[in-house]
Amino acid sequence: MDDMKKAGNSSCNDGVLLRMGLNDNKAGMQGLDKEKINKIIMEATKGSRFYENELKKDQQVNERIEKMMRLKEKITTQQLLKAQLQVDKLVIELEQSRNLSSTIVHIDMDAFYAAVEMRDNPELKEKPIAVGSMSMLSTSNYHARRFGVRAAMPGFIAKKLCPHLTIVPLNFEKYGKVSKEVREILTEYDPNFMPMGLDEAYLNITEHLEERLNWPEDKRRFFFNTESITEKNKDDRKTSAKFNEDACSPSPVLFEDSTPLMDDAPEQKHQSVGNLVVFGTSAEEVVKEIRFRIEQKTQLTASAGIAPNTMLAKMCSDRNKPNGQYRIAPERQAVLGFLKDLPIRKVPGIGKVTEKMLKALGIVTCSELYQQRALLSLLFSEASWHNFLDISLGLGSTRLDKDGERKSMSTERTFSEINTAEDQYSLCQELCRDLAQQLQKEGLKGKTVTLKLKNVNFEVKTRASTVLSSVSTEEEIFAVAKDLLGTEIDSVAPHPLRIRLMGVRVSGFLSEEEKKYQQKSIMSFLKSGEESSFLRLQPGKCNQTQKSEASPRGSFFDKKRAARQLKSENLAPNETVGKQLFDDRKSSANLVEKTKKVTDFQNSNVCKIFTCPVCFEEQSSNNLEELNRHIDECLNGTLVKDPVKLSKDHNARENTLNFLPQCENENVDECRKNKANQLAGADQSASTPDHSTSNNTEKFTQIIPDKPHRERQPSNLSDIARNMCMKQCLFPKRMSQDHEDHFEKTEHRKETSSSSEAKDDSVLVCPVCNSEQKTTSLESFNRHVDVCLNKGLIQELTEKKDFPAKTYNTESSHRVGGLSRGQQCTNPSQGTKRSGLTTSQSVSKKAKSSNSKHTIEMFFK
DNA sequence: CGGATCGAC
DNA sequence: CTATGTCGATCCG
Repeated sequence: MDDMKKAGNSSCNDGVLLRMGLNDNKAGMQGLDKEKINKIIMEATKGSRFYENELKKDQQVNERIEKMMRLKEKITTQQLLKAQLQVDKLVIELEQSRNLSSTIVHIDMDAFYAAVEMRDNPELKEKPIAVGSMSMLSTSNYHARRFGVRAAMPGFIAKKLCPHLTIVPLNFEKYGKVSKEVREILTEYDPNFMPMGLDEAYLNITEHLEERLNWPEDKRRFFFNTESITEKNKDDRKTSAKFNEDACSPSPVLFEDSTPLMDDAPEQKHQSVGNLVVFGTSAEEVVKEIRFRIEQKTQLTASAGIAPNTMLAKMCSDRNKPNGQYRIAPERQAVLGFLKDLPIRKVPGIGKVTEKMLKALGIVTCSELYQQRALLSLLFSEASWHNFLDISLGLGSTRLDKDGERKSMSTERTFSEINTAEDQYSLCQELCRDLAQQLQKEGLKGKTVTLKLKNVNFEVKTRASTVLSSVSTEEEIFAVAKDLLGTEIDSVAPHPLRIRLMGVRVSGFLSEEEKKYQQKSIMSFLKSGEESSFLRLQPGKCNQTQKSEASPRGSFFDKKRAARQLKSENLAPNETVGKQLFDDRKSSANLVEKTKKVTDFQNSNVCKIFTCPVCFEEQSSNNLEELNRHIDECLNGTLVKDPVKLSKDHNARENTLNFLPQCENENVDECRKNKANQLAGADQSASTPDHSTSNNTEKFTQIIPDKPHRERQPSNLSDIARNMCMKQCLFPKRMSQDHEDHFEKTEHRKETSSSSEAKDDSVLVCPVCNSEQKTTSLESFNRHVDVCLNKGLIQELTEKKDFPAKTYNTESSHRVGGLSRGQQCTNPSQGTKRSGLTTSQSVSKKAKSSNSKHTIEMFFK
């Protein structure tokens, strides 16, 4: 987010102060020099539990480095030469794939939160301020930075560095609004721009540049917005005038040392007359125009980078901040020139640890990174050194791929020590409640629950458990989380578990395809079964979950207080599961056992007796899987009466589940392998011969960030596989091979040629209604089949008229247009990084996961 | 799959 | 007193 994060660290050798960071102090300004800053930080830090843990982590990194160095010693010149050949082969390929045709822009608001706060409160303007709290700062203004006050620094230490520091609490709502205003501008230049948090964004202005050439001048003409300056801050706001006068001087209020950058090639230069500006048609002019408009609209300044790919653009925006911009021309030499002396730490994705490891190898700059490419290929994992190679060649993503579906959702909280099991369970439940709420907002259900704990010594642990049927409600999540927590409590018994943070995460979501076919109708059908004849719940027991949902919503700490008062009293019957625990505090194992029973009991009430909507036979079981299996079989047409037998009969199912489009009847694993190899492509095979040499040396892990610059495999195999898998699950017996082939083709066409809608209408027979369906796409056919299934089957049977409408969420979840995307992103931490896997790996991985999905569980989730 | 780690904002 | 929260990715066992 901020430009201050990486500044100044790289020259430091060792120690935890690395992360505290330093400033580049300007002579004469009030502020502190590096030494003083480090001294103050050290005094405030040393001896603390936090510091001890930092030392420990540092030691671990050192051990990693030592291990790496030992490996390095063993490498023979022979091996190195061989590696050099292999790597350089790849370099040639990469060089040929270099794509300089895109114009990517990275926009970065300057000291965003602090700037907003200063804008809205003029009293702060002359002062050093930081935004955050006494325990953690999010950002600081440039004035405060002179004192060493930086993002990610606790406020109390910042106060020691700068006693006059004003700490302003975070106000995300406000930042979100401002961010939206900025996005409204950005979307005009690239409707598919990619926001990264609230204060950054990437734009691909390639198209805009082309169109702009034909634009009349008045479309590039803007007015200085003098009217919006209120009486109150008129004196402070000289930016407009400044802008007019010397064409982009920094806003004096915020930055005294910023770099004016509105001076470029004269023929491109914008002209300004009176309160009018006209911007040119070059990339630089476009970006100036963007920055101008941002400042006019929000009174905030932004920095920007222009380059042929995202990695370079990001580094460019860092170059002249605050309130500046920089461009790398789309030429190989310009790129390499930029990188030559650039410290690797400036590269997005190279963090503190990687920097230190590389430094141990004598690598500090990007050109050194290139020089050592052979060595790196022997010391690091393939993904890592590929990434290093990309960096040192200046290769990066030339397009802004839409962020994929969310992979996980979590919530965590830091607090002062909590050490009683009672409080810990209660807190855990509260986290589960919060998480469940958010999950339901997005309609997500996941299979894996992860509990995160940080003890008072700042040691972090995570414990995960994945369950068969996906979870989304508070009760479901808590049922898993409390077991994990119980195990941890027991593991330190008889000592109390002393924690300062707890978090709960749900991951392993159903994919888009799975969700589409998850047959919500049957789900809601089951749920509303309380009023339906198909699902008879045992009398009087079915409201348990609702009751616990209706339990008090106060925060954990409120509840804790209340709970103490109630301690001697009997627990009210509508207490939550978590609270029932606290009756009995003999041992945590006991507690867990008890909750387990309660929840199991609840669960067991959900479907005691169930009439199958397909065969109308009553099924009595409290095992969802068995019921699923039964329904599945019914739909298959192979009606088997005895569900117990069915459960043994896995083989047939396995085959259908592992179905891959191209596989036909081959052995599935074999097929998968072939697929993977087929997709592996040249660079894979290029590196394989060397395996013998690199294999005996243990590779070091490394971080692979956002570098999917090699173009992705256009066809999305996994989606096809998943889709086929779904179809197989629903209609395995009636689906003819012809249909499968057709699906494959149509799906491929969809995937490979997104633009051309070449449609040879084909006729498919709906397996439900048996009518012929003319289809232009797989999707429309699927839709028909589903409608058929729901209408024809379920609706009729249940006499409920309103199911199908609910079932078909036709909303395509792929809307990405600027603002809608922006709104999704109000959360400052939308995922940003892409897979660092090579294409082949990523495809085969996805294919694998799509194969392992289990049956008609979907019906219930 | 689970756990630890890294990195970004 | 007082060292965040949320997410994605990788790697290893």
